[in-house]
Amino acid sequence: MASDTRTEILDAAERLVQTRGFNAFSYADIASELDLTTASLHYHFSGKAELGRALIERYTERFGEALGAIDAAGGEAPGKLAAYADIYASVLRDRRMCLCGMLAADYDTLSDPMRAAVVEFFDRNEAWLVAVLEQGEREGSLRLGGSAPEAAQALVSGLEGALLIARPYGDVKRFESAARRLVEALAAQSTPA
Amino acid sequence: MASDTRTEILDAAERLVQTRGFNAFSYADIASELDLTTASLHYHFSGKAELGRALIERYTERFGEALGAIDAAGGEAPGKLAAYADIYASVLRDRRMCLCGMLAADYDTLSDPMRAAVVEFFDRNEAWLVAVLEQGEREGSLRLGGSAPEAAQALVSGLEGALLIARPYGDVKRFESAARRLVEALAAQSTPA
DNA sequence: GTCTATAGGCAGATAGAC
DNA sequence: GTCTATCTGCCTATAGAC
Repeated sequence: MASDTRTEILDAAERLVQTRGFNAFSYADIASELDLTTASLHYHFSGKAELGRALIERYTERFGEALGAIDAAGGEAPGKLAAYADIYASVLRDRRMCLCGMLAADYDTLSDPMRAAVVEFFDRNEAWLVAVLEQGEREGSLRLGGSAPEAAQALVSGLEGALLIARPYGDVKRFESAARRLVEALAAQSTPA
Repeated sequence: MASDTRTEILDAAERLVQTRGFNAFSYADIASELDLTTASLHYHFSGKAELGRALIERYTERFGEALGAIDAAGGEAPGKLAAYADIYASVLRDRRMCLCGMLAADYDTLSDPMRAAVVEFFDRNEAWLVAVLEQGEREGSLRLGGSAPEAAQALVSGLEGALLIARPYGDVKRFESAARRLVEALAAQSTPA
């Protein structure tokens, strides 16, 4: 069972990475926030790279649970895509960037385990989207311009970029507008009833 | 007249920011690369924030020149959009992220002058794109799903995101595929002759 | 599990000689 | 313009007491 402190460290580190980037926060930032010492942090995580790896692992797991919840709710593909985009919007409402989008920017400076975990996050996102897009084609609710994997890649790219650019403008509506546009353009809804 | 050393400093710093991010390079990195001391760098730029501001200023200027060259070459809107996307592709071929896309990730940690310069970069990009998209509608070469400003925002977001995600995969084709897809979806070409 | 204390290095920056 | 020398502060990390 993970200690409560471990979870609190992950929570604080996660927020710091999502707002400032991996190279712009320190153990001291987390320690002061939790009223601990940096030495105590090393008891829970051997180093910053290991903390970062654990961060991605937890984030990917939670993201997967959110995707599973969308699947469990059922419904047609267009609704699932809207729910997917809203996961991103909820991150921005918290004034954050996607953890792995931020780490994609920091990619050149990351340890090998962190790099592999970042790529795996995107792979899983795209795999889930491919399934939804193929569902949409089967049920006739979506028209794709090309292959489902290509559309999935463009969707993830577009949504991550919309998050990235919306943050300097501090404007959630800007994201929502771009996201709606991207989803509708890349996976056009067949005119519903 | 700017000294040659000043230009060399900007070149080295630019590459470092585009590959590692603003908080993951140091004056020492630049100094060792140019066989200078960090003290000498302070003669040319008062501090890291001022160096960063100068970096964005030059980058925005150069980007503007590239956009002017596209306009000067003339042609219809679809060709201009393809040329625009190829500017991004050329950045990635150099294994870099867009300077301002990277700084958008670092945004929370930037000085006010740097923040303002980053936003201005995106504003100028979008203004140029709006003009191209409106040209396309006028000449009948493009069909937009909605307003030109919204499409322009989605295009910039999409291309920046495609750069961001392509870098971890080290795959230029991945960017090119997503970029083509984004451009075609957000600004559909009216079936040409 | 958390602490004190500290190591060893690197950060950005400055004074003043040349 | 570039240097040497140096400052102050922060960084990650470790040893060892409690």
